[in-house]
Amino acid sequence: MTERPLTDFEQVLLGMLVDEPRSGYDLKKLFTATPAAVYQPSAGALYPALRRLQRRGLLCVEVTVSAGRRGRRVWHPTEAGRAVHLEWVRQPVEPDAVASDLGLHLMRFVMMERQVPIAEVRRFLVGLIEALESFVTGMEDFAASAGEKLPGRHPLLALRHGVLTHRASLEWARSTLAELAER
Amino acid sequence: MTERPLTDFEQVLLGMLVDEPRSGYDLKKLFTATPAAVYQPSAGALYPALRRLQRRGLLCVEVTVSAGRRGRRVWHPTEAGRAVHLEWVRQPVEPDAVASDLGLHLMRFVMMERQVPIAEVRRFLVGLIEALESFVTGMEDFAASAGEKLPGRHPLLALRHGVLTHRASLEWARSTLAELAER
DNA sequence: CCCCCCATGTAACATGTTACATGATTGA
DNA sequence: TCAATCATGTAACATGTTACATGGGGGG
Repeated sequence: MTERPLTDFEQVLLGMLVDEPRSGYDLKKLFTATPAAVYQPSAGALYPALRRLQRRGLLCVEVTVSAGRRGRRVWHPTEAGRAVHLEWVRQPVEPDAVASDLGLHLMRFVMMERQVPIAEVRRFLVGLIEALESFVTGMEDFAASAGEKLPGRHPLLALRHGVLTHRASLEWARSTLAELAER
Repeated sequence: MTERPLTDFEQVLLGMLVDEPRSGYDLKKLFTATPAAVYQPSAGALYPALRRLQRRGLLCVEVTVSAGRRGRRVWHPTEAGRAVHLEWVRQPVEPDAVASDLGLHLMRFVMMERQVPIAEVRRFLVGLIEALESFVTGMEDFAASAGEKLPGRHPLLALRHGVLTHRASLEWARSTLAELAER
């Protein structure tokens, strides 16, 4: 049984700790504070995940005992942890899974800023643009061909929603690439 | 221990069967065939979920034994199943969870077409519009106030992505409401 | 002959959710 | 004194994933 790959959640946690060492409680607050906080990990998900990362040798703990207070456990990435995180951040965009991975890609984009050279960020955006283009044209083709055969009008309207939002993502990626190229 | 509410997945399955009775295999293919098929349920998720719905009295099976073939099990909704589904479809939009529930809302919108009068569909869209408006302005306020204090430029750029895509959802909801009002 | 499609399902395993538990400090 | 916040964690339970099992029929 070879080591299974890290969960998305584990990768995100690891990334947040590479960015800056924090306690479990800090991480929880960060999730809460983030606008559009789509995911709110429970204690029962967070603490075990940190232990798993520790068992793999990707994190280590610094126990801070300050006066009276219950000890804070501040988690730091190890060298191996940094390496695993860097590899994750650098993964190319999988065209077939762009739609479901969009949220993750955005997180990776944020974490890239400090981890990889700007030329590679641009390459990432190019990959994202290409993937979104083919996804969107695929949806439009489907709408054009199968659209009329769908029962009722709502299915086609819902499809339109997908096209519009992914077009918006695409426009974002294009303008972001332009902005990053300008400097 | 009172009956726990149905999972989103269970609700979607139930809805697909209210729309039309199908076998587990049919359901699986439907998920695969749908463009933007973000979710691909495994057999290990699908078949047990159908059994759970059966145990609750929301589904019943029709065993079709056609020549030679392995018997198909076609699932039908019961009266209770239809009622539970209708209640789900009719639920108002929860403004605080509008971002994470968007996909579900779209599914509900599609299923509404045959289940509820058009006046109620319009009310649903109005609720969705209001929720998205406040969500988007909330994000914009956050970007305006906290935006400058964020470390680096990528976090603000990512925030912009959220604003753009949710604005696109909002525009979709508005134009869809207009289209439904025109008749 | 082999492989893929139809069509169902189970078993092992990991994970997430909810709810609870602990215990100190700060503010009303 | 009561409640909330800090800060960690566990236990029961349900669910999902992966991989495997079964077995007939049709096409290359």
